[in-house]
Amino acid sequence: QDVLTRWKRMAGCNTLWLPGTDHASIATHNVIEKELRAEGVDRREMGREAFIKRAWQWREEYGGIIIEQLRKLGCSCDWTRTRFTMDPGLSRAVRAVFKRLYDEGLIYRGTYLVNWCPQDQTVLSDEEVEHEEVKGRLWHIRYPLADPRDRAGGRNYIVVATTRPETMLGDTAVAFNPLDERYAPLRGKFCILPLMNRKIPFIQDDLVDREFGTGMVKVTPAHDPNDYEMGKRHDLEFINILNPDGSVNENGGPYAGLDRFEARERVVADLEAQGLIERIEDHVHQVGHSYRSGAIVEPYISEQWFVSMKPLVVEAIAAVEDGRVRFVPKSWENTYFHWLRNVRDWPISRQLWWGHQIPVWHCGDCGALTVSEEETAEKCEKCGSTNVKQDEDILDTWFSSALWPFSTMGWPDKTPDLERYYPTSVLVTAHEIIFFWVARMIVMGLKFMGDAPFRDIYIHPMVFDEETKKKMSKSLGNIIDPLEMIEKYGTDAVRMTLCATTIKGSNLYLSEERFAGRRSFTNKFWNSARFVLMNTEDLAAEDLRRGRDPQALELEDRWILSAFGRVTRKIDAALNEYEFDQYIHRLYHFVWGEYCDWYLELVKGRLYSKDKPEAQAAARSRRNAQVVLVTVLEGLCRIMHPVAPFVTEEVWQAVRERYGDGLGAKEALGLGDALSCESVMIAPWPSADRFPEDPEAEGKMERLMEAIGAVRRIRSEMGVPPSETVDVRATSADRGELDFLESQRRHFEALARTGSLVFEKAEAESPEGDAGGFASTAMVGPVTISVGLPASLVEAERARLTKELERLESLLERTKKKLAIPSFVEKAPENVVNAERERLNETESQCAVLRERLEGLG
RNA sequence: GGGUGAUUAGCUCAGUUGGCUAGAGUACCGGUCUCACAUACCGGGGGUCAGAGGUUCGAAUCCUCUAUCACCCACCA
Repeated sequence: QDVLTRWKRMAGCNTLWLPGTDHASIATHNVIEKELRAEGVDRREMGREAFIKRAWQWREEYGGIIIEQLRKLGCSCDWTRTRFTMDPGLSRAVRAVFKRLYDEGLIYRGTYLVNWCPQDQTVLSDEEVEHEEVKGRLWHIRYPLADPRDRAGGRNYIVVATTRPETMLGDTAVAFNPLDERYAPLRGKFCILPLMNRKIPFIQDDLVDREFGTGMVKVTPAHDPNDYEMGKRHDLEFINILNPDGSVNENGGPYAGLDRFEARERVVADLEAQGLIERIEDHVHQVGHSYRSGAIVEPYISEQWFVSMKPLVVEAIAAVEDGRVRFVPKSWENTYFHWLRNVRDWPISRQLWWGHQIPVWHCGDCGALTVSEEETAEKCEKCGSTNVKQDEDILDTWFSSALWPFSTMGWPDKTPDLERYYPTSVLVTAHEIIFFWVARMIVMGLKFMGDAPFRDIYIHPMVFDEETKKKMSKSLGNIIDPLEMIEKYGTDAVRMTLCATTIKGSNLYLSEERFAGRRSFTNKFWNSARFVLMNTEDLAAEDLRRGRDPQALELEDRWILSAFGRVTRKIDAALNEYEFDQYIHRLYHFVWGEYCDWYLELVKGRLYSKDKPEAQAAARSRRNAQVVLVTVLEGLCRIMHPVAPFVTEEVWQAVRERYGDGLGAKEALGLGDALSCESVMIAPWPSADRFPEDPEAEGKMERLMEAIGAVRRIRSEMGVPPSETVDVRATSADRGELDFLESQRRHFEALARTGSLVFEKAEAESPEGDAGGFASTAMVGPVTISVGLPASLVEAERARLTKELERLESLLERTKKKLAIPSFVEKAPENVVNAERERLNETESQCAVLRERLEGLG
């Protein structure tokens, strides 16, 4: 989020990153209750008002932590706009939305089978229930037939299987499939519910799978979703056997008062004593748990408030289908579609205290409901009675979160902020809340603003957590605390690490070494800046303003300017597509691999020549290098800034201090307009157009680097110590190429540590080295590089050449084979075939040269 | 039970529409305190692209199957 915000701000956009938090109703409730338990206080004794007061205190103390963490990360939010879902303005938006939906009939109240958390004693939406695989049991229980003369499979009992035996206390039927001929004789008959000694009917329902177990299912309409459906269809009695806290109620007969799990054990024990347990199997199945308390959720009948979702999601589906809203990566839209297309009504009431109390007042006189946008309703809308009482329940936290994009901007008032910042450009979030938050924000945005709240949804990957790690067979990195990493490696390093591993659509496995790597990078950049500043002390602002002298630009100057333009373009493209890893990798490679490793090394010669600037040309060349150094350093500060705001600001301020005042706003390099800004964070994003591609310079540099690399490789492989110089002879039939390399003589001397350096036109190579020695050779394009070495190393050279020859011969073999296939030559595109032919020729001649060299060694 | 994504170097991952000898960082090995940086510099080794088939002149890339892993969804008692 911060990379995007900083990047777009520099690019001239009016950016707003609005920070804030929600009130996390259930999670907070759990924390407070835990505290209260430790103090031996019951929240019901304490009362609603005192509890809420306590929750506010907790919120004052801890609610800001996440904001502090954002600040630590250097996030450039507009802190003055920090919002909380229970702020007065946002609460007003909640009531307004509730009332409008209620008036349209899209919010209703009803009694249904819902997910119930016995620990928090509240309803939960389907999304708030997490299904986890648990190893349980499947108990097979005998239910005697009511009429002793009845028979099923020759016995006067049937067998039902269940994973929750205690629910049998609420059984009001036993079901089998109407097509199941085995049980045809039982149609219209009854059985006796053991323990309760209740006579319950057999019913027939398609829902029953004949293949599963005995094909007989116990039906507990009040405590199972399927059974609930069957209960409705067959007009069965709904017997609720549980109290809100999960203990068995008075309908549970002798088991009343027992906790549900205790009851389970007792029921099983009693059945066993009566010989009614046929068998017990191990059974692995999915069990719903509360995503906040972790408690096992019970299907439970209760009266709740619901949002009718079907009519609301139509537009939300269309918005993504027609591209008004775009998921990045696109694949997440499947998750979104699947949920919306199968969405069920949303239970929005919660039997808790911390949150938005439902804005409905019940009339004590006429029973009518009054829904109010105001904080309180004084009297009944229908009869005018002042004997009204607000609904006890509160709203699901996600109800207010769904309004965030407009409730934070002053809605329902028509504010300038709404006008300016709605809809937003991008939402950055995790996939786990696509249902909870993303989809519902789109639904509400479309409904109340007539427009989706954001154009792009960037779904970032998630760091693997402890739980997941435990489940993995092999260890995949450690759990990392970002604040600890900030302490150890610096904020910029942490930011870069996170971005570099932010690969689309996958999870993050972090290890501490990765942070260390980015710290090194930050350090590298810092040191390169020190180098530049140290070596440009005598560069006057006046010189910088005059800019670089195109006539005196050296190859490396042209190359690094072109490369800077290239990396800027690549970074623009990457950020446009939310490819944060690409952003970091491009930066890294440019800064370390090109700017530091090559450019800084290449200009040292010119910089250090300041004591002898006798020639005017040399002075000019030196000043050019300095101008380019400052130009690129300053530009780097800008393109690195979104991810590394701290080190870039520090460096940039140093540059500004030196040159800021001396430069005019229209300075030719584009530096002036930037340096007139107070901070790099508001400096303009560099325009790549100012750094046009220079293919000639890039091509030449590539060849130069290869040639220098060839000498270095020979040195290293032949064990020449870095302190010693080597004599080098470059030969080629290509006069132009030789001239080019010769023009770069000083670079060979500095970077390859060469002694005598000869460039010589030659058709054939001259194998002799210096007197008493020999030459080790390498080929770089049309040029042969020969490094003079003492005779003692001749065996090492032979081994080196033999190995190289083997490699080339195998390549030659493969190329020949390929070209020998007629269909390849016929069908492959011409350029591909030509490339192969060229390679064949080149490899062949290289092999020939190598063989000659080997023979030359004797 | 359905769906999605993955499987490439010891580790973490790149690899656009099939086409040079499959890359990076890190780890590893060898050599260096060379005046920005040892959090560094120079050089190097390391991969049957999960497996098997297929399409193609040509496959890490496209298709099928298999194996393993992860995640999401689902009312099988």
